[in-house]
Amino acid sequence: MSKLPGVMKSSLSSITSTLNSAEDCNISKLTPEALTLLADFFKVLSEVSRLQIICSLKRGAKNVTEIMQETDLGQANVSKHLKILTQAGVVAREQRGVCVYYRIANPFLFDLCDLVCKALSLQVEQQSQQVQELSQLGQKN
Amino acid sequence: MSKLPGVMKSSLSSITSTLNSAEDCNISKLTPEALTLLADFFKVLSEVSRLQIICSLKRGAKNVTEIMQETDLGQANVSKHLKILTQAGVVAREQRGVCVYYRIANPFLFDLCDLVCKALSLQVEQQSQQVQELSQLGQKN
DNA sequence: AGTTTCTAGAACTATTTAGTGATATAGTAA
DNA sequence: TTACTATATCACTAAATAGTTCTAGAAACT
Repeated sequence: MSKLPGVMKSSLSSITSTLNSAEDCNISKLTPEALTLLADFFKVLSEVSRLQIICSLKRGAKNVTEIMQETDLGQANVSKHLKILTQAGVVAREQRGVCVYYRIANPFLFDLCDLVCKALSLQVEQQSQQVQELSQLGQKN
Repeated sequence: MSKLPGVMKSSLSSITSTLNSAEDCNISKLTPEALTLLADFFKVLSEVSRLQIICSLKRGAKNVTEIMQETDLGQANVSKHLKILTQAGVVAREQRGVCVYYRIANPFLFDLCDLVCKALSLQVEQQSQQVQELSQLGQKN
């Protein structure tokens, strides 16, 4: 998992130069450590519980208790996932009195998920068409 | 992991309707099973070895042996990862004689990775700026 | 036929991690 | 102070999985 201390430790400049900010961000030119950063980011989004939390935060900041109620996850579990999301820079933490409110740190996340959703739905549609064609073939023979 | 049989089994129509193809692909409206599809997709991309394989395929189709040589992964390991990537629809399989060639099934993948890379590099840059500011504060006191 | 090469799969180990219950800590109110 | 609420963390279990070794099968060549 992408722990911030680890990121800081391993010489930020070398990473920024290979994960090169704006243009020329070609994945085939990435160093192994940049690939690890990329994999860690995807890993953060690869759990249903964390996606549920992200969804529940889409409509605004929430504290842990509210997230628990909306997602039906246990308290310790929610706290653990929120820690992972925070360390990854996906959500931001803000303490207000006893409560701790979390919010999406970067709206880019939603664009990303929407993009992937569209690609996946296209893929599923194509598969279902192929299944239909196969079943029609089966009826002919 | 997104096994194709599982996808087919669980009533494609209900998934396509919630993972709704084109517009209105709002993540906060996704059903649990659609969230699972999304999480499974990210999980496929969350391993460095698989990203390495994807990178090595960017410059064209390759067989298993070539991928092994380019990635320094073991043969059984490469085959296993390729199976996962194939089942997820990320790569396509084509047999030519004894060799089996794999290629990226959907170039959308590269756009996706580039997008995430840019976001990550921005994030890392911001972190490094904050670190600099903190260290300057430390020198003043 | 036998031999070699290429790929896939089975069985296994070691590591990671999601979830849970108990506990710790901090703010708030009586 | 005491009690209560909200969050974080620790310790643990169970499940998933990356990597490895060995084996099986299929194509090509002698």
